[in-house]
Amino acid sequence: MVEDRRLGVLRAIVEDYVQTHEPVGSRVLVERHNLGVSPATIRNDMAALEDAGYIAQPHTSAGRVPTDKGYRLFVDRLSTIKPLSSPERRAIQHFLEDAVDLDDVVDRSVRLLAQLTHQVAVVQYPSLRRSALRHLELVPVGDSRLLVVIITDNGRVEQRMLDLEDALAEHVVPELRARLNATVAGRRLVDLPEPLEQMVSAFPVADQALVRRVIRVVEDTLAEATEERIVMAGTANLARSGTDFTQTIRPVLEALEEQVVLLRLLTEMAEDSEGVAVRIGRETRHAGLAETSIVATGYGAEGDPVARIGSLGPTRMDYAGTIASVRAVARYLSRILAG
Amino acid sequence: MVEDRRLGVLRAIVEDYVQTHEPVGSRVLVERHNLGVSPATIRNDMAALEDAGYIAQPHTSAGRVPTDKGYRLFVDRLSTIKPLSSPERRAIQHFLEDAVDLDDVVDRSVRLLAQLTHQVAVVQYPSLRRSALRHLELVPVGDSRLLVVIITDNGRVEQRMLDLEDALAEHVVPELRARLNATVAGRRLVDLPEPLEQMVSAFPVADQALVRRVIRVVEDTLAEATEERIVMAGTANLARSGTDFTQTIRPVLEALEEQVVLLRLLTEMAEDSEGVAVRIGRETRHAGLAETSIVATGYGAEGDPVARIGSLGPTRMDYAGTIASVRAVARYLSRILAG
DNA sequence: GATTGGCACTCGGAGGGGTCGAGTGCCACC
DNA sequence: GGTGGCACTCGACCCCTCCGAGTGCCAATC
Repeated sequence: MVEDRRLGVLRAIVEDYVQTHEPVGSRVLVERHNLGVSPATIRNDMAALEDAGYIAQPHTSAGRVPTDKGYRLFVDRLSTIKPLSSPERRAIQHFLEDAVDLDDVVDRSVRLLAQLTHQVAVVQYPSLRRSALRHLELVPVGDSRLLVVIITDNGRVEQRMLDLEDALAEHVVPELRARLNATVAGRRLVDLPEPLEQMVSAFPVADQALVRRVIRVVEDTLAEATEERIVMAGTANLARSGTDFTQTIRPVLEALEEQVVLLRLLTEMAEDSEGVAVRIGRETRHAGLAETSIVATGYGAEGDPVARIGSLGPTRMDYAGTIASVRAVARYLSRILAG
Repeated sequence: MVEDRRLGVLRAIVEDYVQTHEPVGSRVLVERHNLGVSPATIRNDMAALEDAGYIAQPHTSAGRVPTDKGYRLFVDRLSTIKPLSSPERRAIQHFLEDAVDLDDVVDRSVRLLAQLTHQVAVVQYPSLRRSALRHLELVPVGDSRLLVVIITDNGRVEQRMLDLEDALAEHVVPELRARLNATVAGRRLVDLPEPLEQMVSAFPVADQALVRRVIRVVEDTLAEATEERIVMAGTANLARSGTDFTQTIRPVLEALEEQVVLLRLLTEMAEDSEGVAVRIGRETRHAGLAETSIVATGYGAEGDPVARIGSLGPTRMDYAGTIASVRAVARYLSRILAG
């Protein structure tokens, strides 16, 4: 009973603080949420919550503010999911359906999510590691350069220019293209090196140097493209009015420019049973993000996501709303990609 | 004589203000720059400069601050170019030479420029409008989809997936590919529509619908890709310590997210005889950028740039240094692209 | 005519002090 | 366990004063 009420108090504190951005005191708490007890009781509860580390006082005569631990409990056990309205859902769907290619889908998704959450949205490009090759294209350029275009089954396209020392023998390219594609098509990236290696010996010795170089480039490109890219939108939302978050902006922007940091975070984040991962404040394990939380989830095939999408904002964010938005966008994004 | 000294005073004010970020008074001015006259004289000069609109007082009992007009005069006539040191030049060159493809070159350039200027760097992708088509590739995907890959002569690659209503007839693709390439290769984008249109009739009537669809996609893609992309780095530099620029951050970030605005700006900016374009404060004609200046220049072929690169920061930026950095990076970038 | 020293004046910013009120913790009581 | 009462704390705010940087102007000087 008492325990239940205390959790209710914590929930109320989080909700109020998220809304007002000001430490919340015992009186306004009983006024706004009809808790059925007096402020004094709430004060006792608050003292207990503070002892347990869920809330804290910025200074002696101020109200309470949730700690990271408090938000964590709130997210894990206290918040209820806010489903999006069906007009919202339809808007999302239509907006994403108009996309013309992978780049456009990703771009639209990230903008959309930024707009829905009023925060910074990040989308990781579909991973090449998981995907298979669909097609390799070789395009001679001038007489001593070769453009290698690599197309994967989820629509990503990578290209690389190859400078050759010698002029290109006419006959090699078509054959190389044919053999490469025969070897490569439909195979997963991880399975490539061996078959490619075996392929070399099928060529006349004179051409093997060239073949090796092309293979090398393909492998390099794939290795490099596997280092994922991230797209981001809504950074202007960091500088929202009426927050001291403005002070914290610099380190956050820096962290955002360090795509490596973000990638690590997105990759590490374990999803809960609902398929959504949340890191709160210092849980991000990154100094610049000490007052920042991230909500992320995978997208792509159900149960086997190709990459992640997420939203990033102050720890005092609207977790329920953000989680709902992230999930919704991820779901529609997955649907589009599968379609 | 007097006029010369006044310009000297303006230069000194700009330089001091850029360095200290504080309104500069008559006394410190004579102390720091040995002007050989007394503060009273400087005060007279300042009054004259203020009447002419080159400087202003934030409030009655404060020193002077350059106006946009003052910076403009400074940039046009008073500042001397600061050449980069040769280690710096070598570092730039090496850093850019390690790039593996167009994306990487652009990415490295923009990061580099952000680091050199400690400001926000922007790079516009090489324009498709100016470029010619090198190759068109059609890749059947499954039995009712077609991936169209478009490669331009400056190494850009665009792709688009095409959903077909009917299953794809085997024979069409190779022929279509061959004809398309024969029609298209080496032609400038602007010259495409007519030849493509004429090409259709060369196909059997049964295939013409498909051919038209493919052509349509190619044209759409090019039209869309011609809407240039912009890459940006160093946004964290907006939140530098010790500036009230922090207040102005929001609108700037918003302007930066509106790529359209930036593109218009970059495109509009006229270059001076040195090949560098500078927009100062309100000259940007954008509310959010009222206290922001942009230094930009073209890159690519000498005299016929394919796109632009620039650096953006507070009006009180180090113009000489920024201009030098922008030019240097643009020059090496051009060299790499030509190479 | 340009320059200069002198001087009165302005005004923002820092610092000190006082008030206010939100919020707390604790205690006696129900 | 819950409640009302009460003393206490302390930041936010306002007001005031003081200080000094910086100015504009003027009469004197080069």
